[in-house]
Amino acid sequence: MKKAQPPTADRPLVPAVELLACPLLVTMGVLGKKWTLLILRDIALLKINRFNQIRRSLPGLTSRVLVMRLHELEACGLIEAVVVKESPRVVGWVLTEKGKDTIPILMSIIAFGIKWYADEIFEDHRPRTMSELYPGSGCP
Amino acid sequence: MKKAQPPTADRPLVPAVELLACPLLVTMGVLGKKWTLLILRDIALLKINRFNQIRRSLPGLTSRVLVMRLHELEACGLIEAVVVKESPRVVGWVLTEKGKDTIPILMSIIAFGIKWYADEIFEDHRPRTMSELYPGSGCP
DNA sequence: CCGCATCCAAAATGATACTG
DNA sequence: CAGTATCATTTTGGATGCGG
Repeated sequence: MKKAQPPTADRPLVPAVELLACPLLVTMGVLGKKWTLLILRDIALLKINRFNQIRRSLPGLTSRVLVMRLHELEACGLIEAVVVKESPRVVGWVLTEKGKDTIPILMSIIAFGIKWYADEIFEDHRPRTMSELYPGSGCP
Repeated sequence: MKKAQPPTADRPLVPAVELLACPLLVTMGVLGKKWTLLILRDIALLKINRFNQIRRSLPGLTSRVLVMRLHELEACGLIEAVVVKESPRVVGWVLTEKGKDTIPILMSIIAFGIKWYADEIFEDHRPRTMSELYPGSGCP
């Protein structure tokens, strides 16, 4: 019987099932482009879901790239457009079920950031944990 | 007294402490470039830690970009070079403590991939959970 | 104002060859 | 084996404009 391995042991993490492709490689093909995860942050966590609101929330992101990313995310089934008003057309972007499953990814990145980049993030420069930063939000 | 919010409620996730910068934005500045997370996958999970091994494991990644990424990761304190042999110089790349803290990020991305891209990843096209794929590895 | 297209410049990445 | 050097290609940034 095999012993369980601690995650950082000095040997590779071997899957129990053969992989045709690397899950990380495949997923990064979808989420790995510049701005993608930050746009998802807006929609998923900040509830900023309109075109120009997203653009304003992310200095440096241009209309051109934002249109591309939104349509890529839509094509991948992570977000969908909800028509708020016709003529002039105004749409709000919301997460699909698949899109909601990216939230743990966003959270794990935030958890890393507040631990290691506290200096840039918090006025008191003190690292924090997710449950400190978001108490009562269901974090572990 | 405030009620705890489910993570996907229709309102923004508000931090308990004011943020000078967005943790996601800051972290993506380090991890957000093309190939970075895949290189970390090699070092952190597959224990592929030598220059040409990494390059061979990631078709499309060139020497040029790999050198840049390794030195960026080193400069950010995520990895460090262990000299295996001098002249010709051979180094192995290993995670620092900070680098080890990116493993949950890698894992959350893998978890997303094996759920939503099972078609490309598994021969039987069946989505899986982390504990199915890596039983006895300490996954929830 | 809103979502988005167009044009051009700049930056990032890819291909190939080469070096100690 | 671990990188450099050079050049081609792709991706992104910045400005502007346009129909609704």
